[in-house]
Amino acid sequence: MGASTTEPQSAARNSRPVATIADVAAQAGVSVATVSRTLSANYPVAESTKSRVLDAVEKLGYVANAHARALAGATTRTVGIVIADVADPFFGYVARGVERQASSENRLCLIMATEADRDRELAIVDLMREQRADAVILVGGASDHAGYRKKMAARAKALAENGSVLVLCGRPSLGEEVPTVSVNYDNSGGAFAVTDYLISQGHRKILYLGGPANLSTTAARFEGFNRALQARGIAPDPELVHLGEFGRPFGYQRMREILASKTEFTAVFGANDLVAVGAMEAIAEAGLRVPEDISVVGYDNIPVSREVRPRLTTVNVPLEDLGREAVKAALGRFEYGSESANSTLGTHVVIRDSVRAI
Amino acid sequence: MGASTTEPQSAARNSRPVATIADVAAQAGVSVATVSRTLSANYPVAESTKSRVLDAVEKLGYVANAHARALAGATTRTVGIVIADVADPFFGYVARGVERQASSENRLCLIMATEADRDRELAIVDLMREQRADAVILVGGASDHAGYRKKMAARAKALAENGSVLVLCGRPSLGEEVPTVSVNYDNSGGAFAVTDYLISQGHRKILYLGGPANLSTTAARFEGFNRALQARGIAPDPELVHLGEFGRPFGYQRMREILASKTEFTAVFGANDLVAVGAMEAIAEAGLRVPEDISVVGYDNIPVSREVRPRLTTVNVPLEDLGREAVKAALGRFEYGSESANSTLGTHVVIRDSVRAI
DNA sequence: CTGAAAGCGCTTACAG
DNA sequence: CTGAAAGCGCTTACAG
Repeated sequence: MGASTTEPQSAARNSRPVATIADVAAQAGVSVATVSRTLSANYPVAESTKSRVLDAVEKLGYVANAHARALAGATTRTVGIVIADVADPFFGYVARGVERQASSENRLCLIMATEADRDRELAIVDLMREQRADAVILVGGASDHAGYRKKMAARAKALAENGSVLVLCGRPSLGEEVPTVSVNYDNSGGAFAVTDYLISQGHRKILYLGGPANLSTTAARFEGFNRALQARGIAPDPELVHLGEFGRPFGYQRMREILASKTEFTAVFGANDLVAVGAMEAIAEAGLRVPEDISVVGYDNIPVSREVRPRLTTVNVPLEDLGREAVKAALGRFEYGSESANSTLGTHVVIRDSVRAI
Repeated sequence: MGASTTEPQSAARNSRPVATIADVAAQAGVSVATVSRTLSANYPVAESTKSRVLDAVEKLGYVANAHARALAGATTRTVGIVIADVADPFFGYVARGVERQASSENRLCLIMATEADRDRELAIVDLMREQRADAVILVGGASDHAGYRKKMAARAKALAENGSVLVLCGRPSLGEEVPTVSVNYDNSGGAFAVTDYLISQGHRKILYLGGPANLSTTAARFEGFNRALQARGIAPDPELVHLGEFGRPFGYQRMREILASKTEFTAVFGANDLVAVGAMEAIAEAGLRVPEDISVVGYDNIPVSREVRPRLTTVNVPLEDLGREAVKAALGRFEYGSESANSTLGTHVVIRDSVRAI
């Protein structure tokens, strides 16, 4: 006890019980080169030698030091994923896809949450660069801040020069000349489709609710929304646009205010499912019914959209596939700018019970 | 194009544009030792020197190679978290706590999903051992398989000898002599409390639904359930026990079968919220009402329990805190077996609308 | 098929 | 306050 508290941490960390490749070599009576080769299985080794090495490994409980291995030139077998929040279903499902694909390619995942903070995002990319991740995957909407874009572009270049790659998953390109790989989903198309569906059901006064201004996701969805309005000859009404945040609390609160304000509308387009569900709650509290009095649609098709009553009509985003494709694209052979390096997955409307024809 | 496809991958990975500490030193006109010192900020360096180094770093876009740093003896500043599924809210919230605490202690998270597979779990721990993670946190229920326990205990020892630590978060100890840190929640106590609540509302025939046999979480919850029955003098009825899985589909399917079988009961204890919600859906489909005809409780208090109608009465588990505490305990100074190395967070019943007195 | 040795990019005593 | 040098634990040409 006394001893352990007086020892400096570094000494504790470096205590020598850890078996190294040299220990294994000694135990097996071979050179370290031979141990390395039998473990890497990338070079012929005699069967008898191999089994002696493996026995030694087993006996010593040896696992290679990934850092030494990485330093010596091997790949790190690591992919980084940066998301806004681990507990948010949108990111959770994308992360699941990344994790599953990475692990099927025998890689470990590094994960960090930005908490939707631009500077944190930049700092996290640097941390992953330090770790020499084979790829760094940026998930979800991006800030449209110019200084931020420039800084991220610089990191993309550094990563590329390093033999790694920055993957943009569900966010816009950083520019033609910036070496990145993109895996997107048809964000604006989904918004167009669900808005058009609302219009086809007779809705003309549609509230657009939620999503941070200055976020690429908001821009794309709002663009699709407006495009649908325009295609049907409906004039956009600024009074009906309420950007803000992506959470359920925002949807609930803002909807309460709007309901109190007596703004006229027959349907609400929630910028994501969480916002839509929050809005539904406010609507119910106000003594109104969905869809009889007000129709509501969401976006993302996360599980909650199936759980709520009435079940929410929404736009499906292939979240898990997005994650899988991101690592496939990042790790596959490709040329920057080539087709295979940039793909866009489809979205589609999932019709459930929250919209009524009027 | 042609060139890049003929180059071997390793050459691409090791292309030299990456600035090293030597490049920075040259650029700044100082020794590598000085660069290291100013970057680590753990040693006096003249202001003027420092700024020259920092300029060089900026100019070259230098970030230290984490592997070289780790190899040279510094800590890896990395914590590993192993969960069953990233997209499962239970694990998502614990992971959020881990991620937040780790990042506030300036550490990166390694994350991998076991898909509830024992052997995968063991393999993942080895991968994290290779990475020399400062701590490896095992989240959620553990298998009660004896061979598995032995293997995991061996890894705990190896980790400890390495200056790292295995953290058991929401799962039982591996034995007195096995060096681990535990952060638990009062699993059995929560089950006792919510069962007792059901009984206090007049329920006597309570169905226990879901959760894999052979999983520590199931064992703890079922034990609390039985203890509550016993405390009130209610004989346990094997007919009313339906173990199985943790997902919503299981809750739905099995409840359908049970409803069709005409088993008699007035309440159901869902082994977790997902199971409870699935059961509620089957009940509704059968034309029965919750709580008028059947009362239902869940466990975990994940968001869906608030989303469903009626809102689900459940047991709160401090998921995010569990994650935070796990990294605090792992990274704090402690002696194995000491109090601070082993804590248990409280659980409590959250009463909502899914239980009726009879 | 096997070994000796260089080198990966850092950190940290050891000397000034 | 600064530098030269050893060493961390691997992998990989280079020689047999």
